[in-house]
Amino acid sequence: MIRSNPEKIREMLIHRNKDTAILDKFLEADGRWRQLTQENNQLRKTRNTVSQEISKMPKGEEKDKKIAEMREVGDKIKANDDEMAKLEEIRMDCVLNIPNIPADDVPLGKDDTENVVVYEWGEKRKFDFTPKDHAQLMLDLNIVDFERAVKVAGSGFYCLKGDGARLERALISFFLDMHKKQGYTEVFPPVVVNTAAVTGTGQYPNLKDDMYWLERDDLWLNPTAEVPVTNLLQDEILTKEDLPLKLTAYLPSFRREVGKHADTNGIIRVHEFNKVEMVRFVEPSTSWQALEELRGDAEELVKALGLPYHVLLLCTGDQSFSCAKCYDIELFAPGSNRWLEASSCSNFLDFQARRARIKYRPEPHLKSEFVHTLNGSGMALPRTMVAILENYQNADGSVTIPEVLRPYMGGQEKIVPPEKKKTF
RNA sequence: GUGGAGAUGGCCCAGCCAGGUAAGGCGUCAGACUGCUAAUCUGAUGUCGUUUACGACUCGAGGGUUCGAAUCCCCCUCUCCACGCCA
Repeated sequence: MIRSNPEKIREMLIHRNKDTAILDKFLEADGRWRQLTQENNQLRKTRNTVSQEISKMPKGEEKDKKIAEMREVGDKIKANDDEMAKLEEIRMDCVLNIPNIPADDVPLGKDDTENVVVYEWGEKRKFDFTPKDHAQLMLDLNIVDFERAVKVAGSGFYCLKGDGARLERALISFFLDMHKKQGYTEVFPPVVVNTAAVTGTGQYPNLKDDMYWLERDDLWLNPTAEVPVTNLLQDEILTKEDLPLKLTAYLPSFRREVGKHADTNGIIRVHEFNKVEMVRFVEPSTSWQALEELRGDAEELVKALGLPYHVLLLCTGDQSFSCAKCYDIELFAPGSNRWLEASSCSNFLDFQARRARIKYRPEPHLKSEFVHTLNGSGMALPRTMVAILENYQNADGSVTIPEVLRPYMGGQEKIVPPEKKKTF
């Protein structure tokens, strides 16, 4: 891919504000590598044939001479192999740091100010009282505890309690049930993943500083369920009948969020949050349609919750490393008068499939091909909760529970503030 | 964690002791034949490269010995069994 169309990659790197030197470095290493591969193939051919001859030769000068010759050939092969190993290292280092190519219909742009709103839904609510922001609401409702979470884990972590914890659980169940109706199979994968997995989906190496690493065991805390779920299929060759394969998972996600200063108030940006994720493995020809479906699946959830939102098509400069095209769903939070990113739906084409070696066979006996992978959040919990609380708040300080969630909360219709201050 | 046994093509399994072209079976596909969706026979059925004909690679991963390694040596990973620990 890089080899066959280097100019396209160069163009892409420029659009993503990346240095193109990495490409030239790759091409140089790759060229030499291929040259050595050819050379070694020839040498091995010689060695294979001559070794066979040697086995049939009688003992004597002639045989000793051949053996000596082959010893030299062997040394040469080994020398080439050593050089190739070094080249391979350079090559992989380059490849792993070259991002995916944005799709043709992705708008050019340098940062998030140039994303394009492609869809809007719902009315921004008009209040006849001054709406609170979520942090204030949660404290007043006694459904969150920041200080005690800090005691246990440190800043950037929080503890839900009472109806807050129940609302969280209700949302998770609601999302998973909706995804089941949408045809996804629920999985509950490990929360801890290895380096091969984070490499397979493209978080490693470029996002490694934003992930928690367990040094002693060389494992990572799940940064997004996309990682364990997609990598479940690592190194597999699927059949055509397996596709499209649609999986969903609820899983905690962990982000170190180093160097990010905004949003220290409340639960907008935290180190650990719950998320329900959708992952699709599809035939390449269907992946663009699958992206629209995936986005629709996520939107269906927000509509059911009655939350005003809009959909952004991310521009080239704001896209993540691995994706070819990405929609963000942002929920409107009236208490703080801002949009909150609560879902990202991306098509990775074969970018992840190549790294994780996920293939399928279009027909029995045909050559296997890489699948296309996609994923989308449906949804990230904290920001969904923020939107619910701020949109559904009432003048008396209570919050109405969206109807679709009530069955998950024993029919409860409202979360009301405690009459007096309570310890817990 | 300790001891033992293992890992071979889509699946099963031989070869390893004693180094010299990875055997056989199942499944799948194609063809042949037969009066039908069966049987039988023949062929195909790992990856990569390129000049489409060949070549290279491939026996859990990586090293080593050797003219030559599935086979010998080192090291690592994973699986199974037993014991230990444990929600």
